Amino acid sequence: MGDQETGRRRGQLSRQRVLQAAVDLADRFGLESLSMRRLAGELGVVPMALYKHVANKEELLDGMVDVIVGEIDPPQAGLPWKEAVRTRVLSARRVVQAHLWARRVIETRSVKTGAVLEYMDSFTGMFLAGGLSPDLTHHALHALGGRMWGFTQELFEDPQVGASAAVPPEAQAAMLQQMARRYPNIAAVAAPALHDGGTVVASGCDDQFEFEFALDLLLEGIEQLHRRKWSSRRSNAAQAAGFVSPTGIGYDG
Amino acid sequence: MGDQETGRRRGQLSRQRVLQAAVDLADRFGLESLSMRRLAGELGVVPMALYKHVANKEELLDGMVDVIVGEIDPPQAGLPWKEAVRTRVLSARRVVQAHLWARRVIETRSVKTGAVLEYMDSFTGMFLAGGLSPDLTHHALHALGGRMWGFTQELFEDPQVGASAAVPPEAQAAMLQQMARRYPNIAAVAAPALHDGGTVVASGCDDQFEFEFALDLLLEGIEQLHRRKWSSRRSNAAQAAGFVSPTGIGYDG
DNA sequence: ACCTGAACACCGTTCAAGT
DNA sequence: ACCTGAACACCGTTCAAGT
Repeated sequence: MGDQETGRRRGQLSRQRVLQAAVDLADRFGLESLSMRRLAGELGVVPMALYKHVANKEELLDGMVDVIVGEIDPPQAGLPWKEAVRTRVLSARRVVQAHLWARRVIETRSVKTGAVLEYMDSFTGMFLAGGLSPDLTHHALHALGGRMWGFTQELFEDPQVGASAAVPPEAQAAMLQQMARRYPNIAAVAAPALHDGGTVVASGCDDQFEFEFALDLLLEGIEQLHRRKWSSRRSNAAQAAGFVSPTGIGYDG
Repeated sequence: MGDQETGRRRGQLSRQRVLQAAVDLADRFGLESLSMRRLAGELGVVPMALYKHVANKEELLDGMVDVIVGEIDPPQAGLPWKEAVRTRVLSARRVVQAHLWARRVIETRSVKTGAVLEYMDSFTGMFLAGGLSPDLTHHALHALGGRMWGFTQELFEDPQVGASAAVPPEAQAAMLQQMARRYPNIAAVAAPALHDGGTVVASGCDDQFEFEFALDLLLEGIEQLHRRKWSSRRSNAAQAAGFVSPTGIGYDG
């Protein structure tokens, strides 16, 4: 992070130009047409020239995710948390829909780049600012994760550490501290999970619980709608009658 | 459909053997290690021998999905619809978790095979048997789709028709009728959607609406839990107190 | 030191030559 | 008619030879 955007001349290659060209290529011809060789051809350079700016194809894909994360609107200020989250999730969806390869690529990423962590930190902050507990926020993030992205798992599991085998414990601790400074909201949510039961490695997330959490939210909601004889035909009318969302879903607290 | 399982001798190749070997290979070494050439090697045959049993790699992947769909438990009789659905979704999840490549492959399938349609028909039937309207069932399927599978889209869009450009309308109608006979529950859910607004081609599904439907169910649920000061730490106690699900989620109707 | 052509070890699939 | 080796048009990446 930091050594990008060093192209001097127009026509000169830069990491930014490589990533943008890769995004354009995948947008226009599909992910299966994105090869290092073809990308080089598109940029008018020899294949090996790309390896100056990305270590390999995996890093290219990581960078492409960074590019489109930058296309998600920043949070809108002044809205209640639910509307703010709703708006932002819909913005993320717009981006994912605009790049048909995005879900597939995101799903296969293992390391989270700085740009992705920043987005997740900001997203997490919307719940905390709304007064939700770190605990509920944690589960809410997992439940909505699949909707926003395509991944269902791990908020972060020993992030950025890479091959952690040889990293001494005090260095790991320092790294965690730096993480906490840079991504305070993620840290606030992760800290309790780390304390009870979780090691740093296992990250303290219970996949099965998170899955059932989201599943039960949906099933309970569906049952509610069934009891109320909800119908999608009436949902526009419901919206006109003052409901918040166009789906006409809304329980009276 | 119908011409599988024709292997005569032990050691003879059959579609079934090819598919099972592909599943095993992907399970053991990962999806990126699954190549036609390596699969052939694993089976002790020349690469081109596989093309007698699958048209190409895409069809191989289709078949692999069929294999694991067969691993999902059948519906449990005698349960209320919500418990029945819950149990079956968790069974599907178990299968998907057991085959780490499954989500990725399912997401890239475009044609749905008979086995997948049969599963979806049976799954759909669980809601209808519970008394849910075809309309609500339709949206519920979309909302849960991502949880069960990894796809969010289209329940079915002109299924099995293939290159439909040259198919005469009366043949298409006959095909639809046969579909309805074979998959009555899907048909019951799709019929209303087809009538209002939808052509056969466009399938009458509004992606944006389905997305917002699921999103709103989750957001409303999260808000409810926030109001009640729900915590995951208390959820085991809540379960002991008689709640249905281990997550402790349950609104009092 | 930097750049890059050739080479390596792979792909999925076609096709013509063998039986 | 069936089977299959060689070939085609690709991959991502290494590496040694060039400047």
